[in-house]
Amino acid sequence: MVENLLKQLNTAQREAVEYTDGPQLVVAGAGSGKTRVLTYKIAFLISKGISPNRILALTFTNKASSEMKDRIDKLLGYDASRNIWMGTFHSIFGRMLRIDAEKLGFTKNFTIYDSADSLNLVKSIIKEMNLNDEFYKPKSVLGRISASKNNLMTAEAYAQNNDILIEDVKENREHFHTIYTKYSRRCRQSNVMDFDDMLLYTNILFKISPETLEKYRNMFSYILVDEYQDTNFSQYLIIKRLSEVHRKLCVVGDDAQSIYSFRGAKIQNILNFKNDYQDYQLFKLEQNYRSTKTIVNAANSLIEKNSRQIPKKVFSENDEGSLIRVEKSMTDGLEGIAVAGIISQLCLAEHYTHSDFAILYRTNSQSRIMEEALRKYNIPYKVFGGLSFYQRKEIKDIIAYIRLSINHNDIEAFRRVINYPSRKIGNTSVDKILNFSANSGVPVWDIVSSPDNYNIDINSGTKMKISGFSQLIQSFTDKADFVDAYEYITELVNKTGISHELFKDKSPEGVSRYENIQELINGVKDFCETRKKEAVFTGISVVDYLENISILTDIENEDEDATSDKVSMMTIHSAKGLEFKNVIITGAEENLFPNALTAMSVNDLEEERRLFYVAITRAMENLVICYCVNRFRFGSMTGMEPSRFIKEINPVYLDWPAQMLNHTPDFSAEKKRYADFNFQNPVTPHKKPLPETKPYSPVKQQTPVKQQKLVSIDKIKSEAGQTTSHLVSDYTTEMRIKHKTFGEGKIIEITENGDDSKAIILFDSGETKTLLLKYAKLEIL
DNA sequence: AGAGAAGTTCTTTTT
DNA sequence: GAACTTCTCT
Repeated sequence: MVENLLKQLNTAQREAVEYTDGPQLVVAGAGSGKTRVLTYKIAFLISKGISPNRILALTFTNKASSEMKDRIDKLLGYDASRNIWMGTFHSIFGRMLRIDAEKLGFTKNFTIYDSADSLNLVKSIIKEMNLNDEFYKPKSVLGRISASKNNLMTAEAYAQNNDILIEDVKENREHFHTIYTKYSRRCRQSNVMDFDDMLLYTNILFKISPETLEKYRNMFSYILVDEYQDTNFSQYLIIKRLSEVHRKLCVVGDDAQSIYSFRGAKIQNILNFKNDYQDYQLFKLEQNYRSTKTIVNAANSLIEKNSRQIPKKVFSENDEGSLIRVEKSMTDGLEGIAVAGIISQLCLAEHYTHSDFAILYRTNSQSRIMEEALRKYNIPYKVFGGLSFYQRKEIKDIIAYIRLSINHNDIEAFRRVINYPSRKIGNTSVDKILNFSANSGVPVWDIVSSPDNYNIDINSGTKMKISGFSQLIQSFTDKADFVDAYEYITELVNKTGISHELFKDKSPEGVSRYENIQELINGVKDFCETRKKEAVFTGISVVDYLENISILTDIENEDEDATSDKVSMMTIHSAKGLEFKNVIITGAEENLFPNALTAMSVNDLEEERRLFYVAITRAMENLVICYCVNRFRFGSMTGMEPSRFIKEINPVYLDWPAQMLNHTPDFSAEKKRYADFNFQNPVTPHKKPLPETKPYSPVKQQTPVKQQKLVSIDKIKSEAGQTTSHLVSDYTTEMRIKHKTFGEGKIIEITENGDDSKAIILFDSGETKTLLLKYAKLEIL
């Protein structure tokens, strides 16, 4: 068994797997079999008799850990992975924190704030402190709180550190420590942790409860860490403490692929490994098995431009492969079409399937225009990450209901759902409650459940509605332990009125929201069924469910992915660790990639370069780098320059007809075929230029005419059969109308949505307005 | 007081 | 073009 495992590895990999005597650092170049070493090593340990539940394996993403588990089970021939402590830092230590929550002053049912919740909390603190948001931008304040936590600087420690306080005064943020303190206190009062807290409190737990630390450090006889270059100080210290007894620690990473310093990741952790573990063994994996020689060499020629690196020479013994194609497009719309063309072409000429392709980009917002192009070409695709499933409004709403029913003090959840669906409890009332709570110390839930007991200036009708809401939530709370998650969520969706609210919205977005809810419910059903089947009964209540998903970022739909043949689309950050036969990097332009915000500092720029390196090294066979001359940003076309990173790649590896500077790829045939396709491109023949006559309207801005679903005129006409005056259905496109304030104009478009139908009207003043027909009181001329 | 329309501002990456 | 704020109508 053991020999069989080892036979499948090359010498360097095999040595790294076999060494089990002490701390080891595996520096693994891109594509050199890093994951392979980790999975084989775990399988190797288990087959040598180490019990799976004594192995701790930390990964960077949930996806990575579930993939690794699958591979381990396949290697060993049984489901050994179930008992390994394997997962992300957040999921593993979240589990530990729940067990010992009381030691930290939390209760076991604490809930977790995602980034949006954290940001809202910061915003409301800044607002109630009446601070100038010039100096206190919520995002950067939150970033500073996060950085402090990741460096184990608690709010108390921060407020006591004179050097820092003096610096804060100089930097015009003297109130930061107060915000931080309030933030921490609010989280604690709300029985809530944010992402950074999960790591911070793990460290605190180990410090204040030595017996807990003892328990775990004795328990884990082997610890493995993937993507070590992306760990922050907080994570680093957790690992250090846990590995101190057995000293069997294997960390794997690649300094050239460190791309998370914005999250506090310290490349020094990998560079300084030798200082912390002086008896460590270094293993280098330098042979890239993934990519062609061209791709590996091109990537090397780029990363050479960075200064700090662990010396290593990544090489490939694969074929030379074809040159890296650099594709220039005149606009981002045409870039999408070019990408679609390249994919179709390669599929046809070289018999690739769609799942052999990945489209990578720097920012999530770039996905939209790509999606439009692929849809037009009927190329199936799947967008990873982005506005992930759990970040969608309708899903967050339901999760917020669950959170609030489990943890009545979860304020951000409370704010989210108190008036959704509308209960006629507006912001004014909510603010009064929250302020009263903040000033009096009375928990928000006490006020909400019996508002009459407190002297708050809210009228009695509203107070009734508020206590009605509290009873609704309480009824779910009472149920949580007695029904399974599926029954719970079904009832929740119905009783809260969410189901009804979304069902009556028949717009495409509304329908998709309704479908998302259904998908969530199906997910809960799966969750219950899977858990029921598991040998060790693991709990199927909604509490178990919430625990399971609160740190997930996306729903895993494996059956679908396995059978369907789709192009993958994702940011480069989420592509880390993955590989594709063909990779298309889009938007390789200055100020986008490298990002405008990073062009200032050398460190940030080096990180962008590593990011580009990661992007290149995802490709196995073909790599295409795309850039645009013009891109639609801030609502207008902006001129762009090719990324410096393209120029930094040794040109012998590039197929870049840069001399044909004005060459536009010939997609005229496609353009004709898709003439109705709006890709926001000024060269598109059909798009009408906005009226030239009044380009600058000093009072009101022109709203660009949006491409919305047109309602067929026939349909409107047939519905207008019974002619009562001023019915919504009386209006048709092209109709001349008069509005009491805007004057005369012409209806350009009608979006039909029952009573909420809207019309886009071009007024004779040149202004375009979107008006709700039922209120617009238009006079038909 | 609440709801929704209109106007304004800012735009990175993720557990 | 989203997310926030201000304005306006009911």
